[in-house]
Amino acid sequence: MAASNKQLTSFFIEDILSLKEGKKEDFYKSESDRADSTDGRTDSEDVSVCESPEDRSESTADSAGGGGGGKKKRSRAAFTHLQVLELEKKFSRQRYLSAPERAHLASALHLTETQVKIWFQNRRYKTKRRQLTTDYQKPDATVMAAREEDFFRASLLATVYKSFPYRPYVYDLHGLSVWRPAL
DNA sequence: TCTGTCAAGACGAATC
DNA sequence: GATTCGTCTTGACAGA
Repeated sequence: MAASNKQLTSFFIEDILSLKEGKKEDFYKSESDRADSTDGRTDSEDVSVCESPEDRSESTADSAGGGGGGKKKRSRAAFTHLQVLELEKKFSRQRYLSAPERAHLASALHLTETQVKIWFQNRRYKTKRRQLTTDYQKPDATVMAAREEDFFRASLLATVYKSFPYRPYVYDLHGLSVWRPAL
């Protein structure tokens, strides 16, 4: 990765998810100025061009793979804000992607399907970890009760989930905190 | 230098 | 056997 090419600005997921249309256009505008990519579209399903992280991590990857022998140096792609934005938007509605959805998203974002898959995997784990740590940080009665209820719900969900093993895309978040079948 | 973040690697489990 | 999952670890990177 060519670190010198990275021009990062701080942002929060909440900011991304609560972007108003106007703000969003500004965001895309600045993003496109930077990455020379998008044209201010707003439909989240119509994901379009993004700068490929490979472009930015290529130097590292090249130096890694190109070298003679030895242990291959791992490259770490840094996704653009726009790519993260689209991934987060998708994740906020769907925690799991079907293969066609993943392929579509990957091509739209100029990422590999593996990268999209791994991103969702890491994202789910990250969410779970943060949930666990926040739960442990405030172990009061309500939280304990909530935990019991969560456990009960999880048991129910597990039962249902076993009916659809490895077909997670049948579940849709619908913008709620409750999982329900999308079919 | 230390620490946190995050993409990717590794591993085992489950399914078809 | 291929694929995807969850979980944990590793390695690169940035900021304090």
